[in-house]
Parts: sequence; structure tokens; C-alpha cells
Amino acid sequence: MSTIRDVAKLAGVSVATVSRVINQKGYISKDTEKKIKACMAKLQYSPSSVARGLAGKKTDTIALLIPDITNPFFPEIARAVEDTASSYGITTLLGNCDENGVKELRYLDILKKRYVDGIIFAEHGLTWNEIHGILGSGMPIVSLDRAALSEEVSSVRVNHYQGAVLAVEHLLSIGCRRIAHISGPNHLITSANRNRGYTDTLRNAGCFDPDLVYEGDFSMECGMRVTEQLLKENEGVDGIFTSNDLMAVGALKTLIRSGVKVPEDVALIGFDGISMTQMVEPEISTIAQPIYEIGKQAVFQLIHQIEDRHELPEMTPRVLETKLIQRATTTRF
Amino acid sequence: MSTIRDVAKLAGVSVATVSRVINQKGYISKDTEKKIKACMAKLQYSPSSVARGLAGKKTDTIALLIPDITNPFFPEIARAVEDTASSYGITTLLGNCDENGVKELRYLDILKKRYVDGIIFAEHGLTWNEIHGILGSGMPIVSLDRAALSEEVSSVRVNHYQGAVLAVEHLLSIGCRRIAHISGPNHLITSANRNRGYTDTLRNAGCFDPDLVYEGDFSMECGMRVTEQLLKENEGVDGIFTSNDLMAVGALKTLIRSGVKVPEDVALIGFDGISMTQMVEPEISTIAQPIYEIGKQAVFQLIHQIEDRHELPEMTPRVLETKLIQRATTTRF
DNA sequence: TTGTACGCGTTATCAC
DNA sequence: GTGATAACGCGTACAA
Repeated sequence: MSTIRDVAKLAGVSVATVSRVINQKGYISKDTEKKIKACMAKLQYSPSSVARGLAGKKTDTIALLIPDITNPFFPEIARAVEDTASSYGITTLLGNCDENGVKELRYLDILKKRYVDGIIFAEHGLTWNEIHGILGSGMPIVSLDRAALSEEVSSVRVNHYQGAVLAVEHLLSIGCRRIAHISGPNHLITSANRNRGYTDTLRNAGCFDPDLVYEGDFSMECGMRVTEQLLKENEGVDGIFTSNDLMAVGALKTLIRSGVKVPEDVALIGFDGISMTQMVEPEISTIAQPIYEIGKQAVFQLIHQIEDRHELPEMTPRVLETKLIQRATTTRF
Repeated sequence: MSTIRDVAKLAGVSVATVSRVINQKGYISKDTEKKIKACMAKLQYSPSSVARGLAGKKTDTIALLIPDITNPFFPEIARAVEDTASSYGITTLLGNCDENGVKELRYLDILKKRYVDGIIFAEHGLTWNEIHGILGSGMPIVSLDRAALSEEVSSVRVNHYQGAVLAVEHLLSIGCRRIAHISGPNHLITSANRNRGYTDTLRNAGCFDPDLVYEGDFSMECGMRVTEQLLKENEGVDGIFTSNDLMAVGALKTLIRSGVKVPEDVALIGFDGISMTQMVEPEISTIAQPIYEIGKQAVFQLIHQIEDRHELPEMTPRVLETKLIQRATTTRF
């Protein structure tokens, strides 16, 4: 492992000069630049990010904190974030918090010690105060909107309310009248918004029945369990809107097992747009979030906070729209 | 952000002393230790990992490089690795290589610059020489055995051959005779071993037919596509063994769509044991790898290479066994 | 255009 | 027991 000093020595110049060519800063004659580059190549020199971090307080590293890596939604986000970040030369540190406040806190502590340049929070149970308590202020943060941070935090938002409206209107349009909803945890903003969209739409249509609303936890198991319960407790349900796709997968499973025909007896639509909805049979209709775009925008916003020097593509609106994707579970003939 | 110097000043001691209490090294009087600890708390001091990395050449960071984060097998591995590592105070850097040699190289370069203490390779297309070319020697590496590194590299292996034998014997035992195989990419050792297990077992049973072997790429789409082809080109296939679960999910989908009864007409079994096999209906039988254990052992071995000081649980055998999990797709009545 | 020298926050080696 | 002080590898004013 050669250092900048080795390069300088070999090239017969000072470390400052070498540093300049590395960082493309200040004036350097073409000649010395060439010579130095040659020496760097010969020594296989590559600057130490650690030393750099210490000296410059900048590590070209961001962190992405997600609540559950086994929910495919988050790997898909992770992929987008990492892609985008790495196209700017930024490394992404991925932290899986397991829906666990303690782990979240632990991560925050680690990230601070590591001088990450910024953090993307995909979801968390922390208050803004707790975060500040650990991080202090000044750390760039972007929150993907499943989180419930304060308004001061920059975030990438999706119009969940509108998405839910789309879902329910779609179910209505194919003839459903008793439409059940398996919501996400009520304390999550996103989940609550989807719930509102559902409720409002059904109210307007004169079909709302509070008995048909069940609270879930976004897991597949829960989707199965609740659907079972739902079928037992209610007659004539002809449509189900689950607050995420994973629960839709679970619901579908229970429906099939119970001999319920999908979509003839019960139509089903999820939310998120993860690719797993296409892996089951029949394929599940869903309200797709622009997952890749969300990750991408999050990185853009974060970089924006970190520094203005990067020439970023124009900022697109912060509120992204969802899209109805109709598949077999809502296609009646 | 207070530094060790601030603490030293406040406590009226030298930085060396503070460093000693931080690292529990050398002698320190109980009194000063208490005082220093109090000061650290008061200043909310927390040592900089970056500075530490520079000074000590050790970052308490390992990296996990995976080929495809959207294949659920790897998030499950990632979770195990991260859990285990973090229980030893080690942070995990997760890199998604997208089955892309260039990205792999890029990651290696980054990791080296960052002084990671070691790397776990879940799969890759690099030769041992390429790796050495970037890393030089001396970097601890553990390879999860989908990779095809040389024998010098420490690795966590699963008995894929035996697993495939289990799968095929199981299919035979429920009455299948014309058993097809959708393999993984032939250049991957694991895939090749599973293929051998399949071939040998069927040969012994006198049922081997080379026409029933198709090469896949571990993706669900491929599972669908190949199954379609397989049904078209062959009569009387009554069992399918796919080299991983994702392809089994795809196969199941095609079977259902084609009106083939599973398992009555065609039985189906996968390999890996990812939880997605339980998300579809009917649930898919599989040869489960001890995924969590694999991740855990990988970390153990890596830490072992990094240093002997950590008191690790006794090393368990490197070759882990797979287990048949019988579910609906191979349960005939 | 290039070089000198100091600082970044810790660890570790010697002295005291 | 404790305290200076030299690394660690790099960035950067400030000089030259």
C-alpha cells in the first residue's frame, strides 16, 4: 500500500502537488501532471478514504437505514439509492434496523462516528429529538415518507392518499361494493394516509363500512391471518385493498386456500409495486410507487444538502405520483 | 463534536490517559477513570472511527458483496451477516454487484481505500488473480460457496451435491419418474454440483434423460420461460427440480397457468429455503440451506482471520448440511 | 506553478 | 499511573 508520499518521492515533487492532481485543484503543468499520473499508476496508488475523511471531514459516504430488509420493497429502494449514489462516486452504507428502535439509535451513533456525509431514513420509530440528541444538528437527512419526521426535514413523498383513492375507485369500477381494507400500522403516516384515501372514497360512494377495516403490520403472515379473520367475520366481501403488497400476497394465499375465486368472488389490490406481485399466480394488481425514482430523488436531495457543487439534474417535484397497475386479481370478464 | 482532547482538558489529564480508559488498556487509577468517564458523558464524547482507522489501521468494518439484492436469498444472508457482525461491534458494508464484474472491481477498490478489515464474497465473477490485483494479499476474505475461488480461500460451504440428491430422491419416492432439472448457470460451482447430484441420482435409478436438463440463470422469469419450453418439448414430465427457489416460483407459475396440476401431474421442488417459497400457493417444497447459519459462520471465519483475540464460539464444521422441507408441491395423497 | 508545514482525532511508544 | 509526542495519510493555507 503506497501512500501519497511515495508517489511524490518517485515523481520528484511534493505531496501537495500530487494532492492537486488527485483532486483536480489549483494549477499544475501538464508535464508534471503526466509524470505524477504515471507514478501513481506504477505504484498502484489509490488514496486512502480514511485519511481523506479525517483531513477533509468528508467521506463520500451516505447511509440508508431501512426497517426490514426481508420486505422486498426495501431492497428495491436500496438498489436505486446505491445505483444513484455510486454514479456520483458515493458509497452507500446499508443499515437494517429490524423495526427496532435500539438498533436505529445504535446505527445513528455508528454513522456519526464514521463521518457519513448524510443519511436516508426509510422508516423509523425515532422522534426528531432523539435523532438530534445523537447526531446533533447539521447532519443532512432525507426521510422517505414512511417515516414520520417533522416538517423541517427534507423528504421524498409519495401521494399515498391519492394512491389509495385510485385503488378503491378501481375496485368500485369493476363492480365491488363491499370492499375491505387491511391497513398498515396506524402510527405510520403513510399507512394512515392510505387508510384515509380508502375511507373517503368509499364514503363518497356510499359503501363505507367500518367493520371492514383491519389493522395489519405489513407482513405477509399478517395478510394471511387477517384475511382469514375477515372472511369469517363478514359476509359478501367482494374486494380487498391491502395497504402493501406483501399483505396482498398473504391475502391472496388465504383466498385461494379458502376456495374463494379471485377475482370473481373477491378482487384484490395491493400497494407498492414490488416485483413479487408478479411472481404469484394470479398476478396481483397494485398501486405502484415509483420505487426507483424515490430512491433516486432521495439521493439527489441528500447530495443537495451536502453540497451545491455537484451539478445535479434539476430537482423534480417532491411529491411523486402512484400508478394503478391492473393485473389478474382485478380483471373480471 | 468534542474530541479526545476536549475530554482530556476538561478532566485535567492527558489524551493518552483518556485513550487508555476508552480502550481499557494499561493501568489507570479508579479515580481518574471515573472522572474521565464523567467528562466523556458530559461532553457527549464519542471517539471518531475515522481517526481510529487512520491511527490503528483497523476499522471494525467488514464488507459483504452480493450479486443481486433483489434475489431474496441474499437479503436473508445479509441479515445474518449483519446481525452476527454487529454483535461483535462490527459494522457491515453491503455492496450489491448486480452480477456485474465491473462493479465488483469498483467495490474492491473502494473497500481497500476504506481499510475494511475483511470481505465476504457471496458470489462473483472474478478470478483470484483479479482480486489480488486490486487488494494485494493480506486482506481477509471468506467466500460463500456460490463463488468459485481457489482452495486457498476460506469459505463456508454447503453440500449442494447432497442437497440435490435429497431433492431427487424425494421426487422419486413420491412416484416421479420423468424428472426434469432447471439448473443454474453452469459456470457456478454450486449450480454444477447440484446438477451432478441430480444426474447421479437419476442415473442410479435408471431414469436419467439428458433432454430433461435445462440451463437457467436463477431468475424467476427464467423459471417461467424454461418451464414453458420444457412442457412443450417433452411428454410425461412428472417432476421438476429447480436449482433455486426463485426459479421454482417461476416454474410453479407457468404450471398453474398451463393448467397443470401441482403436485398431481407435476411435482416441484426448489433449492435454497427462502421464505418466498411459503408465500405462494401451493407452498413449494425445497432443499433448505441453513441460510442464517451460513452468514453467521462466514462472519466467524472472517473474524478469525482478522484476529484471534475475539473469543469466538468454537468453529463448527465448514460444510453445512441442507435439509429437505416437504410442502404442498410434493405432497400427493 | 510548486513546496512547506500544520491540522484532522486517535493510538502507541517511550519517558517520567 | 500518567504525560509528551510521533506516527497514520491526506488536504490546504501560505510562501516561495
